Amino acid sequence: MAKPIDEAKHAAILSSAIHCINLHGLHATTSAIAKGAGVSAGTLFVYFPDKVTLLNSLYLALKSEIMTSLAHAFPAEGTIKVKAFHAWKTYVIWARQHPERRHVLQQLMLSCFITEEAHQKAQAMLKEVHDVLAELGNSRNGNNVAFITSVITSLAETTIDFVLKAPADENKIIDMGFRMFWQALEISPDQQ
Amino acid sequence: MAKPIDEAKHAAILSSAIHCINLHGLHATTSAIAKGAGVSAGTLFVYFPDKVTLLNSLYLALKSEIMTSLAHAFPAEGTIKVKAFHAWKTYVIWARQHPERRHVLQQLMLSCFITEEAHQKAQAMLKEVHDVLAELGNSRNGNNVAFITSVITSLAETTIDFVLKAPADENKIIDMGFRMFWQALEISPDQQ
Amino acid sequence: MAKPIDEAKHAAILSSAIHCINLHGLHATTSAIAKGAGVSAGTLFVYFPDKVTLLNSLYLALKSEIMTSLAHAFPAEGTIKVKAFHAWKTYVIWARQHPERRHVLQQLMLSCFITEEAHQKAQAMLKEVHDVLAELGNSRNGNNVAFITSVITSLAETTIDFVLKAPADENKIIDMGFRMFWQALEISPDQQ
Amino acid sequence: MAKPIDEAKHAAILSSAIHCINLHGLHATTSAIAKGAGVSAGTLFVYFPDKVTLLNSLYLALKSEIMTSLAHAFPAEGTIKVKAFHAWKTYVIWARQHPERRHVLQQLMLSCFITEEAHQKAQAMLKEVHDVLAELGNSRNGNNVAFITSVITSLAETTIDFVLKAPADENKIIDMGFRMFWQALEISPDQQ
DNA sequence: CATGAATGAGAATTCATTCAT
DNA sequence: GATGAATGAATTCTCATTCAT
Repeated sequence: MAKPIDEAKHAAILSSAIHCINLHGLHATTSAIAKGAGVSAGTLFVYFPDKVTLLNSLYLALKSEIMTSLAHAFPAEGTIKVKAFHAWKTYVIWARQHPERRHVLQQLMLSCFITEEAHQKAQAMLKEVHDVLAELGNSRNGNNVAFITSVITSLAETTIDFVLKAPADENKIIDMGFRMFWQALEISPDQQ
Repeated sequence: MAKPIDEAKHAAILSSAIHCINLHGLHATTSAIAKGAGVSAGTLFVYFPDKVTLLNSLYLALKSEIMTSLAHAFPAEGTIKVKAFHAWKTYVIWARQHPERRHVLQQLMLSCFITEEAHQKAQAMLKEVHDVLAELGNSRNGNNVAFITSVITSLAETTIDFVLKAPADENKIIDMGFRMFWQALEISPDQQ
Repeated sequence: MAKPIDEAKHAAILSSAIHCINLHGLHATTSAIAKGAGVSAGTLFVYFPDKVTLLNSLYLALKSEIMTSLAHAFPAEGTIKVKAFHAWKTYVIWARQHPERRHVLQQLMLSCFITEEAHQKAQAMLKEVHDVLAELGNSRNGNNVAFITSVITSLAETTIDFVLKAPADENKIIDMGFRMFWQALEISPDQQ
Repeated sequence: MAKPIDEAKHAAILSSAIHCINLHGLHATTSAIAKGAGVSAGTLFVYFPDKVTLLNSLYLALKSEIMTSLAHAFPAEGTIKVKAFHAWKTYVIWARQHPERRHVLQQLMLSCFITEEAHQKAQAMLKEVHDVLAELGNSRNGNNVAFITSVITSLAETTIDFVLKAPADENKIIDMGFRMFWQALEISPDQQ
C-alpha cells in the first residue's frame, strides 16, 4: 500500500476525530483533530489528503468496527431468532459502550460529505448481517428485506437511546426492545 | 411609521435556510441563505440576531409545522387505534411531501446548536400528541410512554425512508409500517 | 437658520453622544447615540448630516460650554492673578463636575475626525481667555503666550485628574496646582 | 522544525500598527496593519490572537521603549536636579524623534481597550523613574509623589508639543520647560 | 418631519491547506 | 516524514446611511 508508515498515527487521528466531532459536530477543525492526535497540523494531511477524505475514512472505520463486533461469536448454527438476537444485542451494547462513536456516525450519515462510493463499501461490509436479515425477511414478510433491515435498525437505535439514559436497566430494555421487534415481524403481509 | 417588519421576509429566510441546509448541511452560509431569500446579507440579521438563533427558530418552526398538521382533522372521538393511525399517517405524509424539511430537521436535532430551551419549547408543543401516546402506553405496556414514543417515531422514520424510495407504494407501506408498530405494542411487560 | 425645528432633540443627541463616547470611545455607534437620545436612527441624520459632523459639533459644543463657564462671574476688574485663578478654578471645577465630558473632549482632540475649521472656531471662542493669558505672558515671559497657555492647560488637566481621585481634597489640590502654575511663571526668559 | 516564529515579523506588525493608528486612529483595520507589515491578513493573527491584544502589546512596547531610553546613560551619581533633567530631556527628545509613536500612545491611553493588567505592567516598568520622582517629591513637597509625577509629565507633554512646532528652538524650549517645572516645585505645601 | 427596515461595503477572525525548514 | 508558520478566501456580523411609509 501507498499508505504512510505509521499506522498508529493514522488510528490516532481517527480517534481524535471521533472525540472532536462528538463535541463540536462536523465543524471540528482539522488542527484540533491533529492536536488531539498528538501530531502537527501538517501531518494530518500526510495521512489524509483532505478533510472530506478523512470524514469518509472515519465513516468506513466506524461501520467496519460494528461489523467486526457482529462477526465475533456469531451463532452460525443457531436458529434465526438466536442469530437475530445476537445481532441486536451486539449492536446495542456496542453503542452503549461507545456513545460518542454512534453520535459521530449519525452525523456522518446525515452529512453531505459521505460519497456514494463510501456508502456502497459500507453496504458491502454488511453482507453477513444482510444475509441473516434476508433469511428473516423471507421467512416472514414476503421479500421486504430492506424494510425489515431498516426497522430493526431503527428499533435498535431507539433501544440504545434508552439504554444510555438508564444504564441500570440495560438488559431489561434490550430484551423489551427485541421482543417488540420480534413481535413486529409477526404481521402477515395481507393482514389488516 | 417606517416599513413595518415584514412577516413574509421572515418566512422567506427560513424557507431559504431549509433549502440551503438541505443541500450543504449546517455549513450553509448566512449570505447564501439571505440571497436565496431575496434579501441582502445584512437584512438577515434584522430578522435573526445571529446564525444560531436562526437555526433554533428554524427548528421550532419545523416542529410547529408538524404539530399543526397533526392537529388538523384529529379524530378526537375515535378509538385509540384510530388516533394513533391518524398521527402515524399524517407524519409520514408530511415527511413524504417535504423530504428536505425532514432532512434539515434531522440535522438540527443532531447538531450542537439547538439550545435546551428550544428543545423544551418543542416538547411543550407536542403535548397533544404526547397525550395520545400516553394513553397508548398506559393501555398496553406499563408506563413506558417515553419508550413507546421513541419506537413509534423511529418506525415512522423508517417508513418515511421507504415511502420516499417507492412513492407508488405509499399507502401499502404506511399500512405495513403501522401494523408493525401496532403489533410491536402487543408485547406484555413480563413476556419472555 | 436651516436648522431643523426641535432644538431639544439636537441637544439630546449631543448629550447622548457624550454618554456613549465616554463609555465606548469613538466607536460608539450612531444608532446607540440615537437610542440614547430617544430618537430613531434616521432622525439623527436630520440633525447632523453624518457622524463626522456630529463629532465636530460635539467638540465645539463642549469647548463652547467651557467658555461660557469661564465668562460667568469673570472678575474683569481684578488683578491678573485674580483673573488667572478664576479661570483655573472654573475649569478644574467644570471638569470635576463633568468628567465624562472632559474624557470625550480629550478623545475628540486626539482623533483624526476634527476638522481644521472646527479647531479654528474653538480657538476663536477662546479669545477672552486668550487675552488674559496674553496679558500674563506679556507681563512675565516675553511673548510666549501659546506656550503659557499650554502649560496652564496641562497643569490644570493634571490637577483635575487628582481632584477626581480625591474629591475631598478638592480645594487643597486646586490651590496647590495653581501655586505651582503661578510659581512656574516666575522664571525669567534668560534664567539658567 | 518548520519555520521558527519570526521576531522580525512581530516587530513589523507593531511598527505598521503605529503607522496606521497614527493616520487613522484606533479604527485602523487589522488588514491595513497586516499589509503595512508585509504579511497576509491571517498572519497577523498568528502573532496576536486578536486586535485588542495587539493594541495592548503595542501600548506596552511603546512604554517599554521609553523606559529603555530613560535608563540609557542615566546619571545615577548626579544630584536630583541632574537626574530630573536627564529624564525630562530624554523623554522630550524621544517624543520629538517619534511624534507618531507619542500620538499613538496618547490614543491608546485614552482608549477603553487597554486592560488593567497592561496598565499595571507599564506602571511596574516605570519603577526607576518613579524612584527619582519620589526622591523629588519627598525633598520638596511632602509626599505628593503622584501629583509631582503627573505635573512633570504634563509639562513635558506641553514642551514636546512646542518642540514639534518649532524644532529649531528645541534646546531653548527644553530648557524653558524644565525651568518652569523646577520652579513649580519650589512651592511649599502651606504657602499661599 | 419621524421612523426603523433595508442595505452592502467592510471589519475581525477562522481554517483547510501548503511548503520552507 | 514531520513540523507549524504562512496564506487568503470565506464567514459571520456590524454600522453609517438611505428611503419608503
